[in-house]
Amino acid sequence: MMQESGTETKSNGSAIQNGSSGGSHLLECGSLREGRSNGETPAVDIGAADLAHVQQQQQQALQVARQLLLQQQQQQQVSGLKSPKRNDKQPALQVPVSVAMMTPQVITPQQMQQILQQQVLSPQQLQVLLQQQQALMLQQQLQEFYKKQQEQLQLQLLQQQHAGKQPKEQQQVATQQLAFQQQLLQMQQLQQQHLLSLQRQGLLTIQPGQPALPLQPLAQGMIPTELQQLWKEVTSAHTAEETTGNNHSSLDLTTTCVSSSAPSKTSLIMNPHASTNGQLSVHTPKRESLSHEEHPHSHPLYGHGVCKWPGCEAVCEDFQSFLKHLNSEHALDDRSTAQCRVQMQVVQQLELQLAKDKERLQAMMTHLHVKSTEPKAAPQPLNLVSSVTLSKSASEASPQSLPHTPTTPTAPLTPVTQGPSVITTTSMHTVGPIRRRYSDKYNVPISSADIAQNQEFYKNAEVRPPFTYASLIRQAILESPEKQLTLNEIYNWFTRMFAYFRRNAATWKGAIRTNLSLHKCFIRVEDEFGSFWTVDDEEFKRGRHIQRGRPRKYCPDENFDELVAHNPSLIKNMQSSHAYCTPLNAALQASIAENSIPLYTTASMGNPTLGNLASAIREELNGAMEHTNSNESDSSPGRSPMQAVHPVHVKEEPLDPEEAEGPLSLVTTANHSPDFDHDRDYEDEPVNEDME
DNA sequence: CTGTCCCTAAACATAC
DNA sequence: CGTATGTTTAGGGACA
Repeated sequence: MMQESGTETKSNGSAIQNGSSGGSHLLECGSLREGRSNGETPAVDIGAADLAHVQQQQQQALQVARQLLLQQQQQQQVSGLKSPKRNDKQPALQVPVSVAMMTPQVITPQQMQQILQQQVLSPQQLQVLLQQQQALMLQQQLQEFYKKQQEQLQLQLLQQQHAGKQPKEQQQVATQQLAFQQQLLQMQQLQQQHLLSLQRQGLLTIQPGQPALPLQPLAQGMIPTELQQLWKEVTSAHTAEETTGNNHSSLDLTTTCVSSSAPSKTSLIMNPHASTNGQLSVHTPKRESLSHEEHPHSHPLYGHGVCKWPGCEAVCEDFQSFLKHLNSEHALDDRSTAQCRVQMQVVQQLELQLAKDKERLQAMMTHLHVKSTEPKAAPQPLNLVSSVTLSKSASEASPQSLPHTPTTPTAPLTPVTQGPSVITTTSMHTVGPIRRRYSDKYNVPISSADIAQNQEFYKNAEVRPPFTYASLIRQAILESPEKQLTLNEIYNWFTRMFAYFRRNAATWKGAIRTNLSLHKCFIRVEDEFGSFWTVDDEEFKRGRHIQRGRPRKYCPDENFDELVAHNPSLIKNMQSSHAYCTPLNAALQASIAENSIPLYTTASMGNPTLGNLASAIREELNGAMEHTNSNESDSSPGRSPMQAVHPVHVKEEPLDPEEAEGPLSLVTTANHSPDFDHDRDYEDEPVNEDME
């Protein structure tokens, strides 16, 4: 393979320019910052404005609903009416999203741009949330109506029973009930859709489909090129719209991008049509119904052959049977309504959460703006972790995510600088947002997807990647064709992939070495050409470190005595598996599974080649060592079998934790013997650290 | 307050 | 001897 090492090592020299700042973080001295004059947190404005609109629409929708109810009553009197069709209902129930996305004031392209870049939630997400809100309110009101209606019906029923014309009237009543039932059903569907979308995009934010590949179906965000394209369109259309006072440009943008970015599989109800005609679709509810008619077999309560009614999960082979099931099992009864209520509460909770997060977002943005921390020239990384732990990242002063992986950070921003920007355009590249050292906790569990996703961003923006060294090293290794890298190649990867490391050569190399040594997952392999590093992904997931407290190879004798004496206490330092990466991985995988979204990068993650390699090596060692060690714990021979088996040296980790106990650390001292040059044969594996 | 996790720095070892 | 690489420890900050 190619060795770039020679050239790269020289590049250190260039980094020296910054080296003087010692231990302090270079990021903190971000000298050039921009305060953009027009960055007035537009994203939040939307929310407020939308609420007003939503309310309006609600009322309108309410009226429609009323009319419907009246109609039904009339029809009921005329004849026993069949179950009301969806198309009749849906218009009333689903208010066009586009309306919700409209803001009362004209949004300049710049603002829009900012919205797009600063939003933690993608435009789609916002829309979804808004929709959800609408649906919720509608639902509540409709339910009230329904209640009243039911009471009336019962009254009627009673009267009619007394009057003695039961059969017919009952039938009619039943029909009416059915109508309502359908109506409720619609609402629930709507709600389910919102919930789904919300969970998928808003809360989970795992975005497994997000890798910078176009194949992801989620309308999660925009591909930069699309964004630019849209941006152009919008800006060109802007003037015209301004004159007409038409402020739906932003909504057009978002909706367009939905339709343009591959047929969305999600149940987003945003109407893709609105973008094309550009009309104010305030009162064009028919559109929504299309979404159902276009996909007659897609039903928010139906997926993967399973009824998705909360707590149901009944298997329905086809759509028809599902519908049957729906009508029979989830008919309008106490149970269903109760479940519906529960669901409503869930939604309300989510809403609450949303409100809080919105608040936070606003605070963040305000904060950043005040501090003149530029909203960033380069696009913000879409950090999965930060999305998940949004609340926390908030305090970290930045990771607002951009909908999608950026490719050309500066390009879409150029227009922005035309505005009354305080800072010159040229400074954009060097913008270093004030960022304190990132907090580690929520940065840890990254996936390859995360890194890959934001590759372009970190390549260009001198921002410290919010990933641990271990994660990055792993990524570097996994990305390599052979799944193995020399130390120098790892260095190179860091400098290649992260602008930050290009400039801040001071400490990270040492950190890399430390991490390589420290983490169990990194396996050093030696061959005749030198040594390289591989990663054991399983071990990585376990996140374990090599035992601390292990006597150093060169530890003085007195230390050794102490070590022997305090052996148990030494073990205490063992970093027992904190599985810090598992929760998120689990979530990620769950999300992937649920959405059946191909995750491009995971392919490389679970790379069998490497895993096999590493584990094969380990297994071999394991077997070999097990024999030697369990029998004769100390003394040199422990190593010979391995060499017999393989011509490589491997960082022999405590291959089998079960066996070796504390006292084995005695072996360590054997390292002083000339027999050992590199290898560590000690097996002072702690007690049951593995068990978790 | 404590434990955990990660980062950073440093000491030390070894090979070239 | 200097440098690259590797190992280990100590201590600090952030967080739960």
